[in-house]
Amino acid sequence: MADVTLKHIASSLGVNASTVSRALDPNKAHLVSEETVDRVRAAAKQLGYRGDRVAGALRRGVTGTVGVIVADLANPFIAPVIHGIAQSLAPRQMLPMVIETNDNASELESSLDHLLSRRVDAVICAGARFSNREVLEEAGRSTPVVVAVRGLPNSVLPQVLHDDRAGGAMAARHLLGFGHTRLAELRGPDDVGNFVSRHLGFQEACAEEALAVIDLPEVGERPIREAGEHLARLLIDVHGDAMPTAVFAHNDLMALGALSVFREHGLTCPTDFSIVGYNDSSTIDQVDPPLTSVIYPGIRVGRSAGEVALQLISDPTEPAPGALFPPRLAVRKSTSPPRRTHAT
Amino acid sequence: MADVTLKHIASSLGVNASTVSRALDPNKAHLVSEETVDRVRAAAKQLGYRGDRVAGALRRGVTGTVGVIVADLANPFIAPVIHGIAQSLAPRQMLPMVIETNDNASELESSLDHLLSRRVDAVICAGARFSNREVLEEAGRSTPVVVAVRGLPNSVLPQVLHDDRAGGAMAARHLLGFGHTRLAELRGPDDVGNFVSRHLGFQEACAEEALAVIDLPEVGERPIREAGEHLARLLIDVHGDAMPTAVFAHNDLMALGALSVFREHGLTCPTDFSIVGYNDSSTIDQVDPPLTSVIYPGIRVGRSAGEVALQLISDPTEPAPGALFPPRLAVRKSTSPPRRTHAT
DNA sequence: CTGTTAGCGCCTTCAG
DNA sequence: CTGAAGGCGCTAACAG
Repeated sequence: MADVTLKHIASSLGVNASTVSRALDPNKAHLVSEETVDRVRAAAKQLGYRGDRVAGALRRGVTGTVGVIVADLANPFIAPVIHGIAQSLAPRQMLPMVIETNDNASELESSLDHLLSRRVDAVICAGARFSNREVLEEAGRSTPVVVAVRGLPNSVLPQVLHDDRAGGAMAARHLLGFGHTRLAELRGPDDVGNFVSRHLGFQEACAEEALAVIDLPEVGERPIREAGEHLARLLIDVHGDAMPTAVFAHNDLMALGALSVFREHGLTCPTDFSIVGYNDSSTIDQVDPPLTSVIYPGIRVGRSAGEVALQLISDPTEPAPGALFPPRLAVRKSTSPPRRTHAT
Repeated sequence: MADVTLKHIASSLGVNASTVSRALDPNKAHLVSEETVDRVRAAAKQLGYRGDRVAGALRRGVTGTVGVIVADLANPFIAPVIHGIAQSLAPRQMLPMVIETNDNASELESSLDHLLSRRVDAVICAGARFSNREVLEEAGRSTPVVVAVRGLPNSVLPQVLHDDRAGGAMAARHLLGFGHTRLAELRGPDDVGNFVSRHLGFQEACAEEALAVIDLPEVGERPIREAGEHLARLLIDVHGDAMPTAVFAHNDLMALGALSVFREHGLTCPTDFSIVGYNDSSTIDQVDPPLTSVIYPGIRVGRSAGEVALQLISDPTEPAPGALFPPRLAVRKSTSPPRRTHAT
């Protein structure tokens, strides 16, 4: 029954397909006599008519879809963002088309291409690495493109971000406020905007106190738990003799990885070390110990990105606003003052 | 530049659009002289041609999309399922179109309608309630429909599920094995397949030991943390004088909610009570105490659902197989033998 | 091997 | 208020 067309309704009623089309479109129904509208609606219902959005899209040139590029759907942090995007599109009967890049910079280009060949009305890229900037900007010349979540410095594209730099600084000040003087970072990839910003913010805040941050020779390739474990081991190997008392992990997954490695090595949190995570993931308040974490407002970022996309669609000439959401800190048990190093 | 069409290439080369179409389709390129193929490809590349999948979809009658209905994108448990679906579709250049129902039975119908009007090649419903059965089966008569995650008893539709009944039984036997005799359930909605099955499995396993499960007069309206809190309070109010020593929460979110309420009331886990969750969510192994949980293989369920959909698309007449994934139990610290009730 | 023709289903002129 | 005609971009069938 999915193949009932306007023509079928039209011929069943002895009118023209155009009339049916108008009668069924709320914005055009006023052009048709009330009586006809009623007859058409009745027939449509009775025949089980269901408009063909594909045909409509071809004719009108808009598909009612927004492409969404994400690094990795399995990372729980991205779900609220997609949720927010979907929420902002739903009232317009629009749908996100989500595609993953496996956090692989080169896959992004083909994903983008795929979305554009499906004629999405706009693209929201929530999984950019720095090297993707030009490809995205190129696409932006013909289709609205919004950069979200992972920022692209110096890009002309509108960006909807969380203020990761302020977040990094906030983490640092929280730890400094406890009196920590030996701090370290477990960094995410250095070609991804939010991790670079978190790093910058953290370094700056420490520099203000004239404190040098303990340097690790590596960053996490991908911001996942294994990277946290790896970097934690590295920290122990390289600085085991003079471990930091405070650690800023660039996200909660990495923090959890580090936590378990430190624990294996007999270190207790927060007695031996404090740790701050990022994202305030859903159950992170109930881990042991409850993790202090910078709150990432994923839903709001998603919703805002969707709104910017909609605005860009309705008026591509007007420069889009962009948005920057401030961080907040959820303070929990994983951070405390450093244990006093007893002078003999 | 997104508006380069086959015609443009054709006229720039002095050939017919059909020739260009054939040359660019890997399955048809052999019908065209190698030389022409090369010229066409070169021109396509140079002009920045990008095929229009919307037009192609209209012409061919297939869109290369699979509609996916979920209850709630914000529930972290669903992300792996979508990930799995996307994975299975990717090699075919197909994309999932995900739509949320807000776990609202009546919204499902309009979501389904929306997807069908976009002419998805198949629908995977991962968010069904029992009352949606007929609507889905009706849709299944004209479009392939796969029921996933949340089963529909007695439905003719192919179903890709996890064996929740065995999972419920497994939770029960684990607790019974420790010698618990006062067991209770914190149930999810009673019109959602997996919760009903978990309930049945749990009850059956207890009945085998001739043990009655403590009854709560309510189930969770939605399977979220707040429901766990609510039911835990109810348990305390109604059975506070003789609390169960073992609790089976129908998912991890509810378990965490219950855990915090019990804790507020001075009860310690696992000393005062054991608790089992469901899904083995991503950070649940690091909460306090690490939660014993039935493992839900979301990615595999998603991947399998995608594969069944693909098979149904390629041959709608052949009855589709369906799948049932067995549960496993992740045993952690939240379960232990009951504290000996000292006889005076 | 290539061109011609004819739509897929819809919506938007342009005429009445 | 309604009808007729044309075409969005592509591809399949049919000729040559």
